[in-house]
Amino acid sequence: MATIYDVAKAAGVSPKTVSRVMNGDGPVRAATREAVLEVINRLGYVPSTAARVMKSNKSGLLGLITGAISAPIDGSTPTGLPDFFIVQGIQSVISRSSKTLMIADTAGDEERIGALIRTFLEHRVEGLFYVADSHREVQLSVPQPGVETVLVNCYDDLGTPSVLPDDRGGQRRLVADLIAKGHRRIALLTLDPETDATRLRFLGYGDALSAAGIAFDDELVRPGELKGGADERAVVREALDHILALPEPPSVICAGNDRLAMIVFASLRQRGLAIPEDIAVAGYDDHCQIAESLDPPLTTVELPYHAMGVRSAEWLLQRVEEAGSAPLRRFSSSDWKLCHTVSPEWRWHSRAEGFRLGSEL
Amino acid sequence: MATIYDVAKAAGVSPKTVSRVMNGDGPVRAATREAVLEVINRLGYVPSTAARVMKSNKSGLLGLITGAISAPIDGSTPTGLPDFFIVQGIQSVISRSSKTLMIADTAGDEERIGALIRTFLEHRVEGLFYVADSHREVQLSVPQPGVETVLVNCYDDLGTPSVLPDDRGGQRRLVADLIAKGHRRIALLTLDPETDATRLRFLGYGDALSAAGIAFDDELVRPGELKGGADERAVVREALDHILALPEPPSVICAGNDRLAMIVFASLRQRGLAIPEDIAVAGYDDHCQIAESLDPPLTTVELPYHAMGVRSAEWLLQRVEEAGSAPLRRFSSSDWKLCHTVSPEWRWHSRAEGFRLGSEL
DNA sequence: CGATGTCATGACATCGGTGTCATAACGTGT
DNA sequence: ACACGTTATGACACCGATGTCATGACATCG
Repeated sequence: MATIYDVAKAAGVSPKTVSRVMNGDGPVRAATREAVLEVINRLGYVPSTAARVMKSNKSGLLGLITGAISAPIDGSTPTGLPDFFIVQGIQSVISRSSKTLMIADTAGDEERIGALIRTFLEHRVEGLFYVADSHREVQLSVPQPGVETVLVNCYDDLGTPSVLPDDRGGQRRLVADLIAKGHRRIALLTLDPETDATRLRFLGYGDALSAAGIAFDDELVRPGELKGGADERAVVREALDHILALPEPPSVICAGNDRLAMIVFASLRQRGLAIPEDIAVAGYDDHCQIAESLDPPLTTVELPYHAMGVRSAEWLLQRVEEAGSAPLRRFSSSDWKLCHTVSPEWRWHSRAEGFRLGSEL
Repeated sequence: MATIYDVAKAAGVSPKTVSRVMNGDGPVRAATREAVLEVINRLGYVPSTAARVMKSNKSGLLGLITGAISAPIDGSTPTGLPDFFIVQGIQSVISRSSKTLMIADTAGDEERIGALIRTFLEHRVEGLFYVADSHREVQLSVPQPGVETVLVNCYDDLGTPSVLPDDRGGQRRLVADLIAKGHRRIALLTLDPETDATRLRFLGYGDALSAAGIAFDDELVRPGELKGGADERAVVREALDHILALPEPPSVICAGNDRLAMIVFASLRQRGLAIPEDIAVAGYDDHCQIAESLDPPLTTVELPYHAMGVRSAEWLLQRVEEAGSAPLRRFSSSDWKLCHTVSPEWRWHSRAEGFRLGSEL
């Protein structure tokens, strides 16, 4: 591949002049410029990032670590699209900037993260995203100052900047809405008990109940998913067995997420129950494909994953640029709360053939 | 960030010795090695790829261009998961190799491809994947020798190596199977008439009919998708209106893909038709989420997208390594047929509750 | 006309590793 | 004691681009 020296020699000028033509720095006579450009085109010269990085010590790279690329998209695993939507949001912002995004996938193996970070450091990335598949605490070993980092959909105990969804608020608003529609007995099928998403959604559920003066009944709260990855359909079936056998059964079931809601749909129908006439179902997360293809369409909460990605990317870009211009100015985590919480948005699937909001609940 | 010189000075050795410790080249006394390693850990030294690339002229990078990351996953667009599965396949192979995969997304804008290739060249990628969202011809401007390229799910007229799915064979086998099950009037809803996928699947449909001695009836073949991106539901409705009003209506409808099949399901049900009792439906492509969540589960053809990704990656890796060892040996496209065709696999959704193959057709 | 300023260009050093070659230290056989 | 092989290490150049400084050619002004 042609170098700047090849171009210089062929054009009969010095390498520095070629550099000036490429970058538009110093003054170059029009005739010289054209001659150089002609040679550049003829030789197909493309400057080497490596050499540029060595001189400037700025790589123009941002690293992103995720499991979203390798994760099955088909809903066959507990984790789903959230991280993917986040990656899309990040991607959309970065692609409009002058930086290049390097995506590294863990391929489902968290052990790999160390090696990926190492590779990124070798490439001298200026910033780093870590996107988790579910809202939870993580422990990342990024002892490298000089690499701005943002945790997305997760956080650590070191005060690393992070962007989180408002799981609690979303569940609260969903349940409050159900209450407003007249429901009093509201069941909750929870997700993996280890994750914060589960804990926060449970709290939001409680918030809405107590705000409406409805007594909390722990018989109505059952796990819809166990951490071992046990057969979900069986777990859901068991939970429904319990809930439906209660002396005062619920009028609506809140599933921990849309995938769970889909299983609930199937399981209820198998029992001969009509949805929403006999019992209503609500979801969480916007797995659009699920929510739209179910019949009736599912009421769900759309967590703003794409927006979280966008916000993380804008934030990181800003910090990388600041770091570039004022290299020594650093924020300690006590300077300000280095955490954005992004509020959920409602998504009412009230599309098609006059389907009316509330008619399914 | 610490450099090899910092380490050398702190350890009281020459940079070259540090290099030897890092790479295990020449002999180093055990005591010296340990002293150097201690300093490396203490300073958090990470070698710079940029410097290494400059010296060796090998970046260890492979570039991948796709629209799969930015494309909506939710089935709201004509293109779907094929490219995503391919990317996963490629990713899985590369992550086990010593190369680093850089993924660049077109963000839906084909114009961007030139710029992305340019960026890759600046990074001196050793190989390049281009993954298309549907089987079709493309026109890529990669006039750079020295960068091994593989087109996946597409091809060009320059003989660039490419990996393609056997769309025709898949449709032929699907239709042959329907015939074996007793169907004689088989309708086909085609995709965007511009793509090769559509043309090849149509040919496969014809292959199966003529092999069984069934006369082709063009009344049974209708577009289920128009290239303008018109409202699909309306297009499908119109096609069904036509097909169902025929004097001799079909006993089964082959939808161009699973998404279309989903719309067909909804549209047939709206007409009060029972599936599969009144009329059967088959899909194409394995959008697992759709195929599994439909009731009854959909019979469909799984194109081997993941396998195509795997094969492309292994192929490219091999060629990159060959190019490295024997830099001047090059194949011209006439040397051998630089095209792999990967055959489809059947995927019968016969899971759960004793659903039996064929019972829905 | 000479001093000064601007424009156009080149020489050279530098960034951080590593390949090549030189060299020093040490042991071994005769 | 000397030639010789092996081991351990360093000096130095180089990869490709660019920042710094120098220089030569002109134009402008007093």
